[in-house]
Amino acid sequence: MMERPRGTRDFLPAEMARRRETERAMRRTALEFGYGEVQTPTFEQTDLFVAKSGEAIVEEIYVFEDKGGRSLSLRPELTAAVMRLYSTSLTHAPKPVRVFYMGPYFRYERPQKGRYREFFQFGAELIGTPQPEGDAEIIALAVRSIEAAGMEDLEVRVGHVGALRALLGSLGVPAEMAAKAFPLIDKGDIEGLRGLLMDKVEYSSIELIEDYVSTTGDIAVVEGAIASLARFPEVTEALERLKAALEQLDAYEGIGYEVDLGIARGLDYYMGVVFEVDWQGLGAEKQVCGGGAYELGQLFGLDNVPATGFAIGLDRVDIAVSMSSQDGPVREGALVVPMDRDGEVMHLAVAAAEALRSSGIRTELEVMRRGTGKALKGADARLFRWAIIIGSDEVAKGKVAVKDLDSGEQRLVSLDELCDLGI
RNA sequence: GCCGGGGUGGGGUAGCUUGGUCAUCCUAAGGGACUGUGGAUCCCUCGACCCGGGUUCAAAUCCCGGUCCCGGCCCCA
Repeated sequence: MMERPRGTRDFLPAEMARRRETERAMRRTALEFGYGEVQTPTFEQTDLFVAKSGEAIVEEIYVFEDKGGRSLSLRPELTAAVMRLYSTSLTHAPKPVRVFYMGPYFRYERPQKGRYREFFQFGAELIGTPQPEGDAEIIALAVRSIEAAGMEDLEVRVGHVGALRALLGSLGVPAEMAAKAFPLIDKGDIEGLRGLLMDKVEYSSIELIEDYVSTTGDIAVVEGAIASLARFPEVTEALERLKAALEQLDAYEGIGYEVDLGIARGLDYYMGVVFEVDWQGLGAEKQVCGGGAYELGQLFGLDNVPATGFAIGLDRVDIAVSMSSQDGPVREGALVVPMDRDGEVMHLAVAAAEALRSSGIRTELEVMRRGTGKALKGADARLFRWAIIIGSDEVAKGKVAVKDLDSGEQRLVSLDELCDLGI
């Protein structure tokens, strides 16, 4: 038997309905915030991703050569393509530019729960404003979108990689070593961090760094850090920016967050305020969203294009939604049951089905030529709300029999009256 | 890429340690008892040992390889 490729999934109607509902909620949220949807190719020139993330990215993505000998790759993320889109088509659009996107992405990694080789993301980018209001808006949009999908108990952590980078630089950590330190910090591996910095950095500096990256709390810890790190103006400048963004974020009702100065994010194009959203029910792959301010304009020959954005893992959101929602079965829709296959009966049945559909009622036509008993039993099991029964009697009267499967009541109505059912 | 656990009809499972009856049961699906009225009951039908080697008289069961899924690393969303 032919199996699906590793890390891919089929989505059955019930799952697809749930996923579409999530997408609909997020799309609506983004539109309400004034963001416009964009779509870019599913595959791009490999160089685009290499330019953004470095040569090592090739190990993690689906790379292939097309018949013209071009090296192409299935997109592993969308930020690079959006910046290209911006640089080619939106540089002269009114600022800021607000765009969002939704679709499939691909990574060659070991699949796990909430982690697939073909996965789906919803993301947004705010391009053109250097102000903290922008940072706050992007965080708010991310949280509002996830909440709109029905998730609760989100854990939002906000930090600033620019401040972290400046601190390491100010304490004499070489850039090369800082690059190795970032993943350790992001993971919270203090032991590993200490081992890395041991013989290159003074002990007091290591203590300072450990203390800094372990700092969590409310906005007061940012103020505290600003006060205690006054001798590093580059660091405090970045922290002032974080503080301003948080103050702005506080204006959004009900968005709780925790400051976490140890957020490093894996990718080195992040420059400013960064944030992550976790949901504990997901186990090892608990992060549902990541984002922050970045600088990618130079890849496309543009200087100083401030941008901030996020990506939400829709597969993880869907897992969370399916775990928490347990709506009871709802009767809805109609099944039209022709009693015999006489031409007039069949025609009236189709006409009834069409009338119901035109008034927005999900309507199926019984096409198995089943007996009434079986048909009604099936209609009940499949949770239809109405059965429309049509035989020669109905044809003779020019009406159809409508049975409410909830109450068991049945009455004869004309096709015109059928449309009132949906109310 | 690494470590560990798994894979039996569409879904859920018994059997596997101690190889050997037509591979168990539930459910779903199709049909019938019921030729114009549902949730019940009964009957029938359909349908599986992940793939490939090996050991053996005999493999779902033991061994090896592969593959896919799950949990944890790595990495990341």
